[in-house]
Amino acid sequence: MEPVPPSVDDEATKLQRQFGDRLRHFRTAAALSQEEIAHRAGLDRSFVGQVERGERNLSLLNILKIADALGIEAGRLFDRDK
Amino acid sequence: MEPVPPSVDDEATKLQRQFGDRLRHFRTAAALSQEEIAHRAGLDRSFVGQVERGERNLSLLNILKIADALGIEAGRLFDRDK
DNA sequence: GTGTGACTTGTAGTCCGTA
DNA sequence: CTACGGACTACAAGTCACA
Repeated sequence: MEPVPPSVDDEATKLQRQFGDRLRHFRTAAALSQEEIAHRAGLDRSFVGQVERGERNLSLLNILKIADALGIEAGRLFDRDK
Repeated sequence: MEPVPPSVDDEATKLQRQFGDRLRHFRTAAALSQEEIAHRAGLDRSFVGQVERGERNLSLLNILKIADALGIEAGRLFDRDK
């Protein structure tokens, strides 16, 4: 039987989820709420939540804002091992 | 005289330019053309050029595609020291 | 404090051309 | 090969109400 190849769309959301997972990892490690991060980054609370859940393909500038809010290097949000 | 505070927009494009500079650094180091990167990443040739020049606020998925095309970890595009 | 869906507006990203 | 522009379409940004 053919193992169904994952669609590009699934691949895309998978990558977004990976990013969201790392964000959540660093946020909870810093003991901060989504609201707090959103406020520090100047973003909407629900937007941050959506990013964490991998529902958003956010842009470079917002990645940098969020990294700032977390107090970490942006590159760390791309580390394979948290 | 008031030293004119840099507008948020200038700050934004400054960050985009930093990213573009790193992209160009890695691309030339790999001896690849913008066209080649664009092709590998499945993006438009002119779009890659615009990103390198800091004219575009590209999204997470395209950052990952470009890092892939360069054969590097996405996080390296955020390193302070190239 | 978070998840979710829906919605409008701005811009990301494409495609075509010129130099 | 790269910069730059115009015109377009797809989709991210940003916000909200409600669970």
